[in-house]
Amino acid sequence: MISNPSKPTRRGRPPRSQKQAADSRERIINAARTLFAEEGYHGVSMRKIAALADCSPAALYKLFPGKRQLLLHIWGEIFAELIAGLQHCADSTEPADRLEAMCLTYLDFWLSRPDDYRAIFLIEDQPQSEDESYFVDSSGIQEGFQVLRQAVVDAQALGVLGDGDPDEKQSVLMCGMQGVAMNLITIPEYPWGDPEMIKRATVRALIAGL
Amino acid sequence: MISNPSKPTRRGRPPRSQKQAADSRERIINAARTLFAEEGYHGVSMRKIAALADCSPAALYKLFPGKRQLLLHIWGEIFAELIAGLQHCADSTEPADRLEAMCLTYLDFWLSRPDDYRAIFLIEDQPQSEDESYFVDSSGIQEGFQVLRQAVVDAQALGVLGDGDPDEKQSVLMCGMQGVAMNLITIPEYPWGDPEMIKRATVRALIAGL
DNA sequence: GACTTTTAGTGAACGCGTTTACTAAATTAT
DNA sequence: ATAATTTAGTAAACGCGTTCACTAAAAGTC
Repeated sequence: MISNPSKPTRRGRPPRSQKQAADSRERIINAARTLFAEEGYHGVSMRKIAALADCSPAALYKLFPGKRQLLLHIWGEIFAELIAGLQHCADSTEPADRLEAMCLTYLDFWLSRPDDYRAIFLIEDQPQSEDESYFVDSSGIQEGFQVLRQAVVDAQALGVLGDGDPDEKQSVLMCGMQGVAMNLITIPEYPWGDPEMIKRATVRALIAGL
Repeated sequence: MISNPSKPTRRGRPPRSQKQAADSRERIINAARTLFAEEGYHGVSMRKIAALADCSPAALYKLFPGKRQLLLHIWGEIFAELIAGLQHCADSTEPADRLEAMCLTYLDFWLSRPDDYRAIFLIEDQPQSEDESYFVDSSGIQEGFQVLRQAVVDAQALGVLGDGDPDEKQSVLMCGMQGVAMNLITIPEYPWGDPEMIKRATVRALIAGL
């Protein structure tokens, strides 16, 4: 028995249209954005978002699987800023210095926004329901980092970087930078030394050693 | 008016002796350790610890300023294991390979214990009262990492590492390794590539570039 | 003994993220 | 109309970390 797909007669109350659902999602995300901007990460709570969006806390869970998945949309905007900064850097530097400049730009971005860094990286993105995807899968981050990959390829062509898989070199670079940002931001009490020094020394060592 | 220091007559109920307080602390830490071992980080709650230590949740806050400061004692033991592993590595490798071997040992340690890594690094250590010190200040971690610093100095003497401030080079190494551990453990869904590759490539690049 | 001061420890509460049981609404089938 | 079915949305609850107001206990002072 094959039902007619043009009018799948279903019993029961119909679900809200995709547009309606998207509107609700956006209203909630806007509420969250306001709170996030006004009171920082710890000022955002599901109850406050619900109050600002004029619904019950439980209603949020009809549209988002949890607080983190809700806030991911805000963090997506932050990543977009980062990518834009990298793109600008790629467009305004000499090829020979480009990769190093982009790495320093990347680090300066997070070091100048430690609260955003903490909010994004210090809480894990674990999709609890199997139909929800990871942030990195759904946010276009990987596509955005193409600009960094291109800088790696260009650096290889110029002999700044050794030969080998550019993806591998990009991963190593991103790990190294993640470590600098992480240590300087979340363990500032450890005697790492001058942040400017550790930043430059790490980037230079990675580029020289790759 | 100078009071007699040998018998400073103080009104009011005397505080518990240091030994008594230490005993209570240990009883509580043992309860926490049991829960941590049996149910993992998320299985530990102040209420459960209190129930197992046979006191009220609020009583815990008389001896520890918070959950994190309570659990730091358990994490101190984990760090001791790490330091012991590094020491063993330093004692059993050829000087020329020692630094690289120790870095890989460091990384393997955390990569084989992702839950411990998350518990320790993904929650920030912010002393909320000014008389409480940071974990890194009070746990002997910095002293423990002397073994890594010595390996850096030895590597410099052997020409494996360039000249320059060994503390600076140690910081860069630790940042790089932190980034690898962080990315592989907390963002496993990103296409970093083979963990073994990224581990070795990062350590080699850092040592070659320093 | 009565009073004051200091500490130990508790019970109740706050706000949190999240889940559950439920009611109301909107549709088709009879 | 009535019943059945499906969805939207909520009120109440759970366990969490933490705080606060309070009581009980133990000491010195009068």
